[in-house]
Amino acid sequence: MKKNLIRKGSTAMPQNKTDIRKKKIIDTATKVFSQRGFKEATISEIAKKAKISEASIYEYFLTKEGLLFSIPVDASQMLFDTMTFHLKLIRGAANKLRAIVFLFIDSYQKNPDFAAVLMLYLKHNKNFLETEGHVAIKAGIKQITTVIDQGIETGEFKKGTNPYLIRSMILGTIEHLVTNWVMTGNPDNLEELVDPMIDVIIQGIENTGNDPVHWSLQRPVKREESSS
Amino acid sequence: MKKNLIRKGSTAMPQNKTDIRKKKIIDTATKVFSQRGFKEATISEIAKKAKISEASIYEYFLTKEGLLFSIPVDASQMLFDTMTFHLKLIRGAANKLRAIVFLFIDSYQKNPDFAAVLMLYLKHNKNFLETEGHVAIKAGIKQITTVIDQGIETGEFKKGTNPYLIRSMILGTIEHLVTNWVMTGNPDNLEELVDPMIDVIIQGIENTGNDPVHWSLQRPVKREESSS
Amino acid sequence: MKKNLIRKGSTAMPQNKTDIRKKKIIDTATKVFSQRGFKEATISEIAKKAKISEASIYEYFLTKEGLLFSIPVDASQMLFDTMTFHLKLIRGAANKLRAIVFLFIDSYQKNPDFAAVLMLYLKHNKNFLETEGHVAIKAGIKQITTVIDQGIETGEFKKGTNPYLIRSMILGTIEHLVTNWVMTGNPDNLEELVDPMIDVIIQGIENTGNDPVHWSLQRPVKREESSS
Amino acid sequence: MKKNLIRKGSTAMPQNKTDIRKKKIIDTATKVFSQRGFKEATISEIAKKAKISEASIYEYFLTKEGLLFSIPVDASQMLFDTMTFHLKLIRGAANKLRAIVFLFIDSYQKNPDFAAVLMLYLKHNKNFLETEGHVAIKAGIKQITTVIDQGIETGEFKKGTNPYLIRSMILGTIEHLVTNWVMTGNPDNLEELVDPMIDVIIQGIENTGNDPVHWSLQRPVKREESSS
DNA sequence: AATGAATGAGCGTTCATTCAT
DNA sequence: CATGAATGAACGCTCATTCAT
Repeated sequence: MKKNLIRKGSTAMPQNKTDIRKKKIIDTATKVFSQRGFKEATISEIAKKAKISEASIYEYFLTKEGLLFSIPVDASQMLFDTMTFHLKLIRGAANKLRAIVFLFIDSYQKNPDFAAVLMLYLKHNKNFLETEGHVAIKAGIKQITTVIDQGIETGEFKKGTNPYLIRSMILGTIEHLVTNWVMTGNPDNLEELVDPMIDVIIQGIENTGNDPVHWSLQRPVKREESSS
Repeated sequence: MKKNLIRKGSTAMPQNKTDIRKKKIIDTATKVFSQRGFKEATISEIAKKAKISEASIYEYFLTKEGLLFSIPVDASQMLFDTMTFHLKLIRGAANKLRAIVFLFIDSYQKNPDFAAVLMLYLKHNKNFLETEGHVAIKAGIKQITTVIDQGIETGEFKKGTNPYLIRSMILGTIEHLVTNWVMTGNPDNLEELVDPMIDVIIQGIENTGNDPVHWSLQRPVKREESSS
Repeated sequence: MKKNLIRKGSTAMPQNKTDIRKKKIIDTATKVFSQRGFKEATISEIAKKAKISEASIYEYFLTKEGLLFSIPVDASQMLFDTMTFHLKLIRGAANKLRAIVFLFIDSYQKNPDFAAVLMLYLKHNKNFLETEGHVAIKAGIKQITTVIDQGIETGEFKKGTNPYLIRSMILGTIEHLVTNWVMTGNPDNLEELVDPMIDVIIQGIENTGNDPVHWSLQRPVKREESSS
Repeated sequence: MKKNLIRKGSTAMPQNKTDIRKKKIIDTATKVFSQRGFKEATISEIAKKAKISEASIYEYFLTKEGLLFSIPVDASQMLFDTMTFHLKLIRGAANKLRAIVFLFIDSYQKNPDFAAVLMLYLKHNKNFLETEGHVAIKAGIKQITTVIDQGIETGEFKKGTNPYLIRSMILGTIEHLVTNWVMTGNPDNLEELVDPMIDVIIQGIENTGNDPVHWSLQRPVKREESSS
């Protein structure tokens, strides 16, 4: 359905002149999109700042949106690789989740412009769903689900845990925090929130052996006590 | 600082012809923005569908973006009022949180176009931060913090609970779920997820009287240091 | 198949401001296209010379090509009407053909820019075939065929006369002469050629009662005398 | 004045690698120009289809228009040679004219792409007038005038015959028929029309010895004056 | 001789917005 | 109050052409 919007090879480890130019375009575009917004940014401005002609940008990317969509491709791939590597060294689903969240947050915090582009212009763009960049991102996200599934299987997490919900809570929280962070000019240290956040999640899903939900509306008897 | 991008009075309960026309514009715009995207949508299209001249739209709203920003004003006010009303009837911070989340989700689920506009075009727009609509939304969000603070005060929630983090987790999860929901064409029933989600959060912050971090195998003691 | 490329009504007898503006655009475009060529001409230039904004041109015409295609609409209609009127007054197919050719040539000679646009940019444009302007032109051309058919029917022209061929000869000659005329800067008086041209055609198709073709290769006997 | 837009030698009988490549470019360009139109066709497309780099095309032709103008050079030369050869074998101006028309039509019918390029993109291009290709074409056309002149001189054609008009009629008819033929996708057999067409012309100009204008009712005597 | 890579120069088209009525 | 008409201001994209190798 969707044509490939990127023209030439990867920029992960740019070796030749072509890849170096391509990377320069992507890096410049990331900055410009982040600072001025995707629609407000112009190819002309990116070209000027990258010291490359506008026409050359169209040599590498078929459209302005194609350029936008190519931004996360390599970054996400690298994050995925890093994640895969680290997860091998960690035991326990809980600790793995913590590592994943930390790596996500750390990656965004180290690349605020990339984080801004991802949170503000990619995550809410329907066209992005069909692109290579999104596939790369999905691979990273998939790791969360996998770890949760493993946690349930090993009995570390409760049997009734809904992996989709937990993944959504983790991703949603990250997205919310990072979005706030990029929209308000990056004042906070996001990494401080990783542990408390994971703590909450884990306590909510860890297998304690006894019925954890003694306060819910559905079990009115026990509820009355704990409710104020 | 807070620019006034709306020209004439409220549309909550349109009485006169002006308010009716204004409401028609907002409703049409909500639909059009939701279906076609903010930038892709044109004033001309909205005018045509609302059977009102383009020039008239500019009688009511100063700019296209002003029209966008006016969309959540009344809806958010109404949600806030409903919330306030319901919260009076509920005891216990946990139950109040559950009610808040339910009301948010319910409101979005009943107005998919509004939800789409909010999640896709307002929540990530820096200019929106300074508007009346955002104030209305913040009022609703403030309720979450208030309830969490109350929960901590009454001892229902753990003392060390970070209200900002918990609020971010709640909002982030809602935003993530609703965004997915609007981007994939509203297939799921979101309300089913309210209880499990709140359950996880509450278990993570409820005051049980004992050390909450009994699940970490790798750093049973060192935890306190590494978490910052 | 083809969308209507013209936006607003006729310019034949411009009454209101809109029609006057539209006519001004068409007249200016005719001049500019004629002098600079269709592809070389720019909307900007037409707008400047017509003292109308570029955007306004797009109010009246959907595309640059649509503007081109709208040039012959009214002119051809008027020519058709004139032709119809005159033909009523003339007896004899031969004389009618002469009148038609004269009116064509006269119309082109009086509007060299229009003639140039028609001959150089419309007659050879495949997209033009599906437009309103082409329909108007075809109506004029149809008259030729009709008159020839009548001539054959009344016995004024030979029975075996191929109307399509004769029409092609008439049109082809006109087109060739007018094209040369516009390409070389309109030096000649084309009307002088109308009579000789029609004379040749008529002599070739008039019904003389005896076999006219005594010289052709196919009848070698008689041929030898007249050849060389 | 006559700019040389071609860089290297003839392609009539390509011997060396250079000429073979050049011919391949011209043949491909003819096809592409014919199918997509001159302006719509791109050098890139021609290069791709000819399996030759764009830069190489510019080794052989100075500009895109120069490439277009070089298309008829060899073809017209060959047609001229063929024509010259055949005319030597034919007696009689009428038969020579027939042969010329037949050779023109036959040549176009056998090379529809070339015919299309000639009729649609060369014949109406003012810049083409100054080129080598046009000179070659003019040589062929000159033959028509020469034959007509000879016919008048030998008394085969009427004394008052206007050679320019007759040539225009012949060329115009051919152009009109071929243009229609290429624009409508080459459905007809054009050769069938050669004889009838020449018959009409010849009858219109052949010397019969008596007053030719016995058919005109309106101006039975005045004819001689009004004809140029 | 041949080409991959780079670009200068341009243009059609879109729309939010204004204004006269 | 309502609107039809007009436009200013941009911008993405294309491609013929050049140049270094």
